[in-house]
Amino acid sequence: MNKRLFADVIVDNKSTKTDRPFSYLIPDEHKFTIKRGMRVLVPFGFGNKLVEGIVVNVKNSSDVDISKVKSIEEIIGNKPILTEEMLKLGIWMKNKYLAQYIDVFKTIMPTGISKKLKQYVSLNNGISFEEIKNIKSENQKKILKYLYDNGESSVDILKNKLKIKNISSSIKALEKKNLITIRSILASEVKKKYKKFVFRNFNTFNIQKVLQNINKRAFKQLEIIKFMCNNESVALNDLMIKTESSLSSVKSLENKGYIKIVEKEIKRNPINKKIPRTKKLELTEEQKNCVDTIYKDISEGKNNTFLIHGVTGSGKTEVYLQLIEKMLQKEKQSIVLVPEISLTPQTVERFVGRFGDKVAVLHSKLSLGERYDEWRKIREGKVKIVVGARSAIFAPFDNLGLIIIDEEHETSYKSSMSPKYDAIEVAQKRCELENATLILGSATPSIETYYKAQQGEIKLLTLSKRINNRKMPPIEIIDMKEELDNGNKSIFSKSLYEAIKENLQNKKQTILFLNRRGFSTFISCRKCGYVAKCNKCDISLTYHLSENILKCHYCGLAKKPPTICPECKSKYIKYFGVGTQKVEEIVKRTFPKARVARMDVDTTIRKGSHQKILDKVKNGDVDILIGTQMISKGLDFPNVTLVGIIAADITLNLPDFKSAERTFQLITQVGGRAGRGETEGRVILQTYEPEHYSIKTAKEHDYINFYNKEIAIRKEFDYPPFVDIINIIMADTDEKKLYNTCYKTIDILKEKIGYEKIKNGNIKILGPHPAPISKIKGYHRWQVLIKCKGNHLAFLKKIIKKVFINTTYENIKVSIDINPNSIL
DNA sequence: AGCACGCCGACT
DNA sequence: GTCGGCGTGCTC
Repeated sequence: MNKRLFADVIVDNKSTKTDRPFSYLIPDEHKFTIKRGMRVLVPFGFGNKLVEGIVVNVKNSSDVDISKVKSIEEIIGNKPILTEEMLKLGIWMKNKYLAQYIDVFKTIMPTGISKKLKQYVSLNNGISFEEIKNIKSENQKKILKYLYDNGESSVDILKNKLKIKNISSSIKALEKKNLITIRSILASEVKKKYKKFVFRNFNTFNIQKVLQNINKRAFKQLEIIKFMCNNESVALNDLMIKTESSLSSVKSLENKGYIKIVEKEIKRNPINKKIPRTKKLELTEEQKNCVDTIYKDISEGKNNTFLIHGVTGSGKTEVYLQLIEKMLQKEKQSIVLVPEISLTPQTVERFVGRFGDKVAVLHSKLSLGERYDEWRKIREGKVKIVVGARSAIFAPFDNLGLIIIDEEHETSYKSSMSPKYDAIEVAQKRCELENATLILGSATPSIETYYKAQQGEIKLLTLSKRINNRKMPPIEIIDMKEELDNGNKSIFSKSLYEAIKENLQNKKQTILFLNRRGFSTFISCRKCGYVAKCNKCDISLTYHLSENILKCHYCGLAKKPPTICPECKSKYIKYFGVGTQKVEEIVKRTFPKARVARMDVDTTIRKGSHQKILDKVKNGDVDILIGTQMISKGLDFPNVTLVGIIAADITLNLPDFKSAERTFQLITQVGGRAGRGETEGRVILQTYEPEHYSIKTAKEHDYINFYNKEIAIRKEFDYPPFVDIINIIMADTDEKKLYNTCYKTIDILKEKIGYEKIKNGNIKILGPHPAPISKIKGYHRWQVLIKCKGNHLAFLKKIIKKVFINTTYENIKVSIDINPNSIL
């Protein structure tokens, strides 16, 4: 029986209004080949413009009237781009993060694989210049003239060159009048890379015969034949370099039939240097226990999630490596996530050194082509291990056994673009779908993760000893208020200044750390350390220079900055805002003979610049390295004996509930850079708040004590992990309209949630108020924060979806972030 | 988001 | 009449 089949297709159209499956008829010839997860080309909209789509369902009835249903035009590729598991994962992400289908799928698919429709237009035959002149419409005349002069052109070029608004309508009109022809081409952004290879095409036994047929004076050709006697095949480039010959010599030999030139696809390889292979290391008692416990769990098919809490230098990586090796023996694949900033050659080398070409690397500095090739290596099963940043969690393995997330507490695992996913949550879901095991590792686990471990949701493993029993570097805390009392107004305390000087004399290296993140600064009293805080939110107030007010980024409270300190009545109220650049300047002035390097986002934009700076430090060409978080991870320089933390308060006073946690993590990690060689290290930490628990516990290297203090505060003030936070930002160019719509929407939201739930504190709505960044690119931004207790989240999301997505009032832009990293 | 349709004013 | 501008509403 000839039954009709239909496909539900998610169309590549970035609009909340088309964010749903559309039914298409499957043509008979594709009935048996079509599968869920396949890419298709479908006609969409009035103009039946061909757009790309993803098949999410195949069924034998259509939801809508059959007369409306169009047919699928073409299937792209012969196997699904998204496996069944990845499709499920995508749909789960859509609901979890309230994102659009197409955004989710585009995140999962490799960048650059999607094809773009390019339109070219050309003048029809026999159109004369006279005819063009008689066209009344100015825009149409411009287009025709351009085509007359330049021949066929792409619509994009026309748009740029002629600057015509709504150019497509003019083009459509011209086509109707039969003056031009439109040609559409579907092109992929990334092309496969090909390389020419030369193959021997003669029998080496008949070499004499071959040589007879070559002119005695054709030295280069003889040279090539000699070379090809010893090599069956060689890259054309290499052949030309090695024999110092030109392409014409090679070509003439090809014409004679002695060699063949063949174009073969080669996969780009982002690892361009030879990395020596390394061997397994002997495990310590603790490490062995770790590997055994996890492996036993895997063998029993339990697939638990583990947290390895290991102090810096306790050898977590070796644990990962040996577990990966065990997975290889089981023919299972592994994904290793590391934070983008620590995805340095040093990290990559550890994995490539152990497993060689079984490893693929994915990070943001790869070119589109490199990324595409790495993706295909994974998909085709050519590699078994992926080391990469956040998005590597979507590596298309088909027999996944293990996911490792190192430095689990890092904020870069949460995406800042829609879908605003958390790689840890996605990893957990992926492990659940594909029966794999998840390992989180950190010296300073995030409060949320450690809480889960305490609750027994995650299994906790501890590595408390450093390899070789090396001591943790002692941390000296300098109270900068005292420095001020003693008349020292510089950014260096006396101790730090002396220590740097001493280090310079001893030819040892120094790292100076300053976290300059954030544009707005905070207000503090230099005499008593008072920091302006919001009394409702326990969050530092941010100083806004343009309006000269202090604002709370959580509840919107705003007040004038004090001119005298409310605590000690001193006049030393200051705003703080020293960045790494300023530090560099001061260091150069204070220590004119020192060789100084700075490493932050500004100095490492270019590919490889990161490595260049680190090489300089490694070679001893730098005495003092100044940097942001970028230098807090993975760096291992034995000659660095001093770490100076210029102002621990910068992170501490960020208007964010995670600021204490971040401070503890940063001090611990930056401090860990000191004393990695023979000489014992030293850490000097400058602060205006030496009594703060995150600083005191960091000094003692006491994570547990810090956790206990922090979790109590989170509980008292209703912060994660005790609530979920949803951050909604609405944006529009018209501020008045935005303001009105915001209030209107929030009223509807409150009504739908029900005043009952709001009253008893299960759902708290803060705002609306202007967002911390109140205007971006001409768009005014307003923000609503919702705090929601555990089991109400699903209910709340449903309502948010109804209110903010399905009914977008007045076409206002809405962005939703569930459990954001920070609300800045 | 794009795109067509439709209504309106300006200009031949 | 015809062209272009902009508001409205729909997309299998």
